[in-house]
Amino acid sequence: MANYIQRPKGTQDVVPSQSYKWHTVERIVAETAEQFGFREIRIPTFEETGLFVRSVGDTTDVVQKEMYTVSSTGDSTFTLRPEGTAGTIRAILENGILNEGFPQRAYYILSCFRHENVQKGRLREFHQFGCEMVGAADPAADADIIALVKSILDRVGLKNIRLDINSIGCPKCRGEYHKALKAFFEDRKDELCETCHERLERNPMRILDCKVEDCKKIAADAPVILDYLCDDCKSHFEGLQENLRVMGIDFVINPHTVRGLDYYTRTVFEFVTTDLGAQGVVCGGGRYDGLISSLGGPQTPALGFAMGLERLILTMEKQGCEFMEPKGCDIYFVSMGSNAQKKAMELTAKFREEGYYVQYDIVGRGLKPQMKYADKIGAKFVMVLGDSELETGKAKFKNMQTGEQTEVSLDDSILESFGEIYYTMLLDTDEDFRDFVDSFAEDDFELGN
RNA sequence: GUGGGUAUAGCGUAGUUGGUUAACGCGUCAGUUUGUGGCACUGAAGACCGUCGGUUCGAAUCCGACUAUCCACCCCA
Repeated sequence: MANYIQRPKGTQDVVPSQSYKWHTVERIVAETAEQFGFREIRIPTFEETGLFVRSVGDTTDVVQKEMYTVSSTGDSTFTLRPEGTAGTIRAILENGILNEGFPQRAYYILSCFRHENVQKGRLREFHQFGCEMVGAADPAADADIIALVKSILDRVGLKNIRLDINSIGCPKCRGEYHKALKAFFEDRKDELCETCHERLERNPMRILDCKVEDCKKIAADAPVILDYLCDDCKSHFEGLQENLRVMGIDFVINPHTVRGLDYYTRTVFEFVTTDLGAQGVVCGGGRYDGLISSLGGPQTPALGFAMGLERLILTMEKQGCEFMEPKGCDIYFVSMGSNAQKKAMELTAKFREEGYYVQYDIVGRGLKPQMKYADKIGAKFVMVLGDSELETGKAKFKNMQTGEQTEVSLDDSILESFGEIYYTMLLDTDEDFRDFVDSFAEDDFELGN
């Protein structure tokens, strides 16, 4: 262990025995998005640095101190994407997708890179699932996006999740609010913590999010954005709440929910769990009506969200959610001697072609160790091949759960013989399969005897 | 960037006020007489005790620095 090169700080290995957890969430997330009309988009891992500066915002921490920027030959510098929205919108513009009609929906599963201090649930390379919807201004779109997230969280089985929503207005009403907010905190500047002094200059809304007790107390009396919303923004926000109620989605209006990226307007929301300490935001998103035009496109309303996949999986593990187990081994061919091993290879190829999951000995173990190995990998059936089997042309499939052995001929009929054995085993042990078969039977569907 | 905790085989741990061959469980591999797994028993492999330096006759144990990790701040997913 001593002299190995270690993985870079803030990165993670997903080892073979654990990857099924990722497959589970990736599958659920993608299928649900597709059900809601989204299609996957794939974009580059790095973009021109300017893209993130213009979209995410040059005053944000993400851009100011967390970007992995590399210079290339020539003048341009590139940056490893710190999030997925900027690249996605860039790609939508560049490929003329806006001309294909509204609304456009895209989802992605990708890795993002931010150079920040590492904690559990906060890595330097992390993975996001995200959705972007372009060309829909109505609050129904906001509700639909939130419904999508809700549906995903339900499907993976998460509990104790709270939905916070808020509106941070449009540039017009936010300007008014900023002024009022600044004036309010300016009067109480001495009582605020140091970081809040900086926030007062850069982004006063973030003071509302401060965890220091004194600041919290002061912030409790601060003006609330919702009182400053212009009529359009107000009715948009009310429309969203109405829609959420119609869809039966519980929410909390949290005026302190503020997003840290500059491009957000109007609706912002977060799905929060209490099971991850300070990294409880499993999903965050909102509307960004100004982003497309600021990237040089036509004024187009848009919205989206991003979900932190390692946070999602961590929470699922903590809550004991179920993951889809990978399919194990159907048959293991035990072989003794090189002739038997050749037979095992031959049979393995035949059964694999048929779709079965098959393994045989490739490390030259003895009979007993091979049996142990077959047991360890959860093989459903084992067939022992040795000299006597090769001579008689007959061998036995052993059901590893019941110990039952069935003799079959080692000729072309073997696939069919095994098919029957396998089918019988499924009927005996797999309740889902049985229900599945029964459902056909009820429909007067003829079963093969 | 700031503050605090931790660092012993693949994993989880023990290691008494510094004293010789660093212990245990799980896991891995093999065996328990001749061709059948799970249980049990036996054995083996596997650790320069995170790294470097210091104190000492002697350091896993004390001190310092570094690195990694965890927690909190910050920020975000």
